[in-house]
Formats: sequence, structure tokens, C-alpha cells
Amino acid sequence: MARILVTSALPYINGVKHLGNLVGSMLPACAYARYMRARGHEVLYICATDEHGTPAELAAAKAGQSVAEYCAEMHEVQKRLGEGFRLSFDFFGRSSSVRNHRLTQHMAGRLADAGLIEEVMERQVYSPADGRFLPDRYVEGTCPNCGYDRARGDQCENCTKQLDPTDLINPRSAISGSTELEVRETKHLYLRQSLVREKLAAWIDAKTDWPILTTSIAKKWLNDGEGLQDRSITRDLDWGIPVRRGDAEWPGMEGKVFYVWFDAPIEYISATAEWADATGQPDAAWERWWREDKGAGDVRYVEFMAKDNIPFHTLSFPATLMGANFDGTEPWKLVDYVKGFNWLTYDGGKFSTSQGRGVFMDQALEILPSDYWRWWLLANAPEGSDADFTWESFQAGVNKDLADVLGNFVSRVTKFCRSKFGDAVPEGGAPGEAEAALTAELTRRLRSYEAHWEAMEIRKAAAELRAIWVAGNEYLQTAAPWSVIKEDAARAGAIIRVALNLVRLYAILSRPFIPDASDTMLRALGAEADAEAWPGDIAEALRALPAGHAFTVPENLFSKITEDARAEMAARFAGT
RNA sequence: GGCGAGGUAGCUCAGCUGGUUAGAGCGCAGGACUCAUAAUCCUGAGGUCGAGGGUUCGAGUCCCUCCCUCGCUACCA
Repeated sequence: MARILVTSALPYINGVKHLGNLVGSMLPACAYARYMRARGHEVLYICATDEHGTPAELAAAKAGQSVAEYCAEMHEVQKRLGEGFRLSFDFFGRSSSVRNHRLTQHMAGRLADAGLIEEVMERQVYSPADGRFLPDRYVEGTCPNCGYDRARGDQCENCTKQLDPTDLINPRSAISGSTELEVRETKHLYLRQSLVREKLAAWIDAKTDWPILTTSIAKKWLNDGEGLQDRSITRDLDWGIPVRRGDAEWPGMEGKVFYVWFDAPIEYISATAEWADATGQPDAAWERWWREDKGAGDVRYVEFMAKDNIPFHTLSFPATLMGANFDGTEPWKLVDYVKGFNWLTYDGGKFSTSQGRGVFMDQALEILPSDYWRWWLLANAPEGSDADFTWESFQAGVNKDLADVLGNFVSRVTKFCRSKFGDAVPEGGAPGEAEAALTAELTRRLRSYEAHWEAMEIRKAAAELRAIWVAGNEYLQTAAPWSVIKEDAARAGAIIRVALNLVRLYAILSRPFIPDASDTMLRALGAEADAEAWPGDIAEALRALPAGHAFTVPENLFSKITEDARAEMAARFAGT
């Protein structure tokens, strides 16, 4: 039994996430965690809302709430949606928690002790009308290069030229529109990543099994231009974690907070501590997942995220943890595998919150049960390249895979048995050639399915699972109990006994993808899916439900998406 | 501009360290079956593997050039 720590990128507090966000981190992490639990491993799956930063403040202001109120409310919304999608978090925390305040400040203090923090005086745009410093992207103006009048201070969207806010002609605040901008001096802390560049490079180089997407992005940042740059880790904001050097004041940094990208990954650890607190456990309970000197030496830590998050998880966060252990007294657990995802696009373009383009988590659950989404999204996860969501593809996948192949199998087996043998597993008869062939095929496919999960090849795992479902239909077609029963009722009973056990097997194997349907199947069969249930030997698994075991015929597992429904949804989510 | 990923059957994709007639699912055509959600199962058609050149006994699989798509480019998270 292994110990596996799983985290998925923290969803930002600013609004409900769309299906692309879901499939890029939380959903595959959940499925992976479920699979590993089913295999009997000790799994801890941690996630949280990422609550700091300028967008959170602006969203709160727009909603007419204080940031604290807004975040508390949105955290509950996201938590509820996570439950709706059956995301199997062991704990869903908040980056604004007391635990994260303390730990972030502690980490900063350690980094300062390590000589990895530098105080830098910067000049930034300040807007008196807004009463705040403006991040580059919140300054708008005319591009000096192409004349586009809505260029942002970080980059002109029209000509793609990199800009500095002070380059803009007639700059204005993107928030209030105020043109009374001034440049003020302000002091910030920089994480001196450049000093640990070699160490990070060696660490990344050793990760030869990581997805090419992950290592190529990490190496680009390490080697691009002048190499890894130092990063500012503080901001002039009200909402956030106050800058402190561990327990102590940080002279000259009064009124400033840590940058959201500094405290967000630390929240993985803090959320684990929140979990321990919430479950009444001592610090040792979370430390055994995160401190190699306190029991985390045998933990395998896997992170799931979309590609935009990769630099922070492969460079900044490891640099933070390595730096905090500069004297060897705090060996924090570093990630063992970074599973990066590409984007999910919507009908060929980007999901867009502002244009209402694409499906968001709350809307998805209003339309169809979570299993439908989980299955299609995971079976089409953007692993090798960007993937595209279309209603045609979604409809085809759901109807064919779930309704026809799996749902109908369960239906035909249970209904046939009920009408011919009654509401219990039939007795009599003996397995023969068809069963031997089935067992051989399922054994081969099961090992392949397991291998895909070990390798975190989600799409391949889904394809293999589907093939396992198909094998059941094949078997039934070949064995043809509806014909056999006319001549040899006992033999037909033996076939159905195997088929009912296939339903149980499918419930167990399918659980990481479609937990609700799995529950329905298991309930109907009066079975369970504990760690013991995972099949080692297929022949044995096909005997798990003995003759005489009672069952009920479940409602159809999945209903189909009609042409009309598809057209209606396509129109509804096309955006403006 | 720089960097990265990708261009394989109508569609979505798989093809590890180069090696018999290039695979899967969907869709399509034909057939079988009738237990089941007009579901299932079988068979078949269909590809000069983006273009050109090179290395090799042999390349989708390595090298070079070019074309196309998408992404990133570091104070958006």
C-alpha cells in the first residue's frame, strides 16, 4: 500500500469555473484519487479556493460586498459545485485561512533567512481615484506601436507588442477610467529564483517521466532569455496575507500583502493542516504528508493543473520549498509528478466568462447529471493537445458509450434475468468456452486499464474501460442466453449469473469516472465497492455474487441526449 | 519576432527506443440477433501518415528546409 498525495490547481475565487477549468485540474485529480483509493492506497486529495489578488477585490466591489464576504460566499458556491460533480476532495480549503497566513509568513521568513529575498524599490502606476496601485494589465491606453486605443499595460492585444504601462499614450485606469494616474515608488520583496536556477534545472532534468508539456514549459522558463528571473512576491493591496517575517514585523513592508502566486501553492500544505484541524487531528497528521523528516518520506505527491499553472508549480513553488530548507531543518515534500493539461476549447474557440460562451459548472449540473460530464470530459481530456468541446461530440459520447454500451448492458441483463429467473442470481449450469474467452479478454484489458491509470493516461484508461464494457455485450451476444434458455435453462442461468457479476465488476471499475452510476449499479446488486472489491483474478470476480443473491432492476442508468435537446443547448451557450 | 506543442482514414485520436499488408472509437454500407434504452454483435469500404529533400537494406517513427494550426512570452490568475 502506497501513500499518495494529490492536489489540483486551486480554482480562483472569482466566479464559477467552466468545464475547461474543471477538466484541466480538479476532475482528473479526483478520478485519479478515486482509482488509487479503490486500489487500497492511502490517498489524500487536497484542493482549496485561491482567494487573493486584484480580481477578487474588483469582483467583490462589483458585487457590492466586502472582499471577505464575497470570498466566503464564493467559496461555498464552489464547494457546493465540487460536491455536485462528486469531486472527492478529502478537504477543500481556503487560501485566506489562518493556517495559510501563518505558513506563508513562515515560509517568507525562512526564505529571508536563506538569503533568497531581496527588497526592491519599484515604480508603479498609482490611481488616486481608485485608491490603489494598478497592476500592469489594469492600465489601458493607446498603443505606441500600432495606435490601438485599448491596449493593456502589459501587452497590446492588437499588435501583441510587450508594453510597459508607462509606454501607453493617454493611459487610464481600466477599473475607473480615471486618467489622473501617477507613478509612485513602492518597495517589494523579490524571490531570488535566479540563485537556485541550477538546482531547479537539475531537479527538472531528473524528471524524465513527466509529460513533455510539463518539462518543456519548465525548461523554457529556466533557459529563456537571461534565464530564470527573480519574481516579486508582494503587492500593495488590502486583501491578502500581511507581509511578516515569520512571527515578526517586516520593517518597511507595512500595509503590504504577499502576492497571490506566492501564497496559493503554500495553501496546498495549509489546507492539509486545515484538514487536520477540521478532523480533530494533531499537527503530526498533516506533517506526515508534507515533511520528509516527519513521515512524508514515502509519500508520492502528484499535482494536476492546466498548462498556465506549470511555471509556478515547477519553479516558484519548488524554489520556495527548497529555499525554506536551506539549513536542512525543514525538508518539505516536493512534487513527484506534475500532470499538466492543455486547454479545452468550446466549439473551436475559447470559453469566455464575459461573453457567456461555453458551459460553466453550475449550468452543466442544471442540464445533466455529473456522470455525463465526467465521462465525456475525462474520456476527452486535453492531454496531448488542446481538445474541443462540441455538442455533437458530447451527445455522441454520452449516447453511445454510456447509454448504449454500458446502460443498455445493465438493463438487458437485469431485465432478462427478472423475467426468466426472478429477482435473484440464477443457479445451476457451468462455465464453458465463452466464459473462458471472456475471462481471458477481461484479464488482459484490466491489466491494461490499471497500467493506464498508473501512467495517468486518462484518455487511454477511458478507452480501455469502454472496451471492457463492450466485452460484456460481445459475450452476451455470443452466449445468447435468450436462445439457450429454450433448450437448457441451467446453462442460460449460468450465463446470466456471469452477466450479473459483470455488472458488479463494471460498477467497481467504472467508479473513478462515473461514481453515481457506479453507486446505482452496486445498490441494485446489493454489493459494495470497498478496497477489497478491486478484482485481482477475473474468474474469481465473476463469481462474487453467488447463486441466490437478490438484486433489483435499476432505472435506466443514462438517458440519451435528443437532437432537439442538443440543438437547444448549442444555441443557449453560443454566447454573444 | 522568440519559444513550445501539433499537423495520421469524413470526424476525434493512438502509434514505445525506425522493421511484416498503418490501428481504435464515432460516422457510413451490408449482414446477424431479438434479451435490452430502435439497443447489441459481426463484416466491410475508406488513409501517397502537412509539403519537399536527406540518412538507412528499410521511416508515420531520425536529420534539414518550408507551409499551416494552436499556445506561451514571465505584475491576469
